[in-house]
Amino acid sequence: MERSQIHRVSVADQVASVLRQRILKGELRPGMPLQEIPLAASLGVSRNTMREATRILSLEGLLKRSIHRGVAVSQLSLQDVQEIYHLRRMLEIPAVLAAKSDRSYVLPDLKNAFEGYEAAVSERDWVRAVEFDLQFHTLLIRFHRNRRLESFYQKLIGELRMGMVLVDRGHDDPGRLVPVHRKLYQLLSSGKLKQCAALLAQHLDDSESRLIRVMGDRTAGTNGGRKI
Amino acid sequence: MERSQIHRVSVADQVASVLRQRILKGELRPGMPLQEIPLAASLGVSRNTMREATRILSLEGLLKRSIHRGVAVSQLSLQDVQEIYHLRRMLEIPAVLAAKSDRSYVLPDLKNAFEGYEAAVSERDWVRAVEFDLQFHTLLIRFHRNRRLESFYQKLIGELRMGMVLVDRGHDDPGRLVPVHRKLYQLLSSGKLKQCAALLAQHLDDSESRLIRVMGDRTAGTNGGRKI
DNA sequence: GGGGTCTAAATTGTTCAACACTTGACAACG
DNA sequence: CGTTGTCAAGTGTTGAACAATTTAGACCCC
Repeated sequence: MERSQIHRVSVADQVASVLRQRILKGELRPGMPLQEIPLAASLGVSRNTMREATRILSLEGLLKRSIHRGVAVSQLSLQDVQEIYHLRRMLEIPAVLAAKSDRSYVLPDLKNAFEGYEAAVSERDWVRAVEFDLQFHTLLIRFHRNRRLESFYQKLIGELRMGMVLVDRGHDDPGRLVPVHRKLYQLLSSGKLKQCAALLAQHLDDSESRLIRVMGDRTAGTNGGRKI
Repeated sequence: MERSQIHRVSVADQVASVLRQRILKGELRPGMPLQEIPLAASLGVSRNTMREATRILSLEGLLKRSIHRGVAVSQLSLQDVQEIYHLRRMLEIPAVLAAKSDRSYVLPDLKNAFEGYEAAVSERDWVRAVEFDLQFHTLLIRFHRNRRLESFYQKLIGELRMGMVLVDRGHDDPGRLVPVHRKLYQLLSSGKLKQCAALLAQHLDDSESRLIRVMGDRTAGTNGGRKI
């Protein structure tokens, strides 16, 4: 982790990164309200800087801003999840099918992602497992060779991850999904794109219905504060 | 233009809107640097509020932020244009093909868009023509019935529009494209989706190559200030 | 007791003034 | 002619203040 360009980031961006991590790791739960003054103080920055940071995250969809009521961690509705999975299908499957040439560029990263996933699962580290899971899918998008699409997809995945961290503990065993990523990788690297796309479609369907099922179970009751 | 909810918008958002309009209308040209203090003063807001506004626009891609060097209106490169058109094809064509049912919801708006376009063209009002042109295509995306996709697309179109406004005056006659939108509408409303998609694909190719050609002509020379 | 209005505290929205830090340009210097 | 030092201009960040709004509770009436 060499910081090639020293400190070339504004404090506001750094604060946004810290909060982003906390949200995606589940430390800050969906629905939880964030108060400017204590939060800014706890990170040792001014209120204005904190406002810039929350501005960034609200435009990313991770925080929700209500005027004069403050910001709160966003909460995915069922409709949101369906919307996001609709997009995932729309974007990931053509990505795989577009992986005709020069796969070599992405394949090593993919291999690394699903291996990391399997390792995390075997250690029961669900947060890290979700991280690698979604990283695998994000890498698939890279086949489109389109930076704007990548960053959009990353934003989507961020929103989804927020909803997934709540799911991870208990309930369901993400481990049973282990072989899928490996299989996808094998099909991809051997050029069986059609089969890979089909398996991916099924995998996404599974993933969506699993998430929706778990979300349905815990309707309310876990919102960490007043509603916003 | 009734303001249904009175003033329920933060000043920073309003400032962002004003600047967005100015950029999309071409008043603020790509490459032009924006200085916080004079700009904030000219709009009668504080520097911090202006900073929040520029934060918003830079995350939308309309402004580019370089640390300690200020913000400038973004400048589309050839690669950017290709990237955006790649996405347009990827998103608009499936949108048309997905328009099997309940088209009635979008059709009136589409009609309105291409009629407005034709009217603007006949009045030689190119800015407004570009506006209606892109609105037509944005409406197509609505067939996907996906809010996130719509907002992403709108962002893309915003970037493109910035590059297009420079093109509008002189050079080429956008008027010759008039019948295309009408034709697309007719094919769509009569359910000939395949034909519509084919025409759309061709239309996008035309549009892209036309934009790229014009951009190639005016390489540099028109950047409104120092490079950033 | 239930329901409505009013007051006051808390929190956000916005402004202002100051200072630290970086950049870019210019001049002095070798 | 290139290097280095200096300096003004502009951004990044802070802290304190005030305005605007929401929220909760006190109060009152029926």
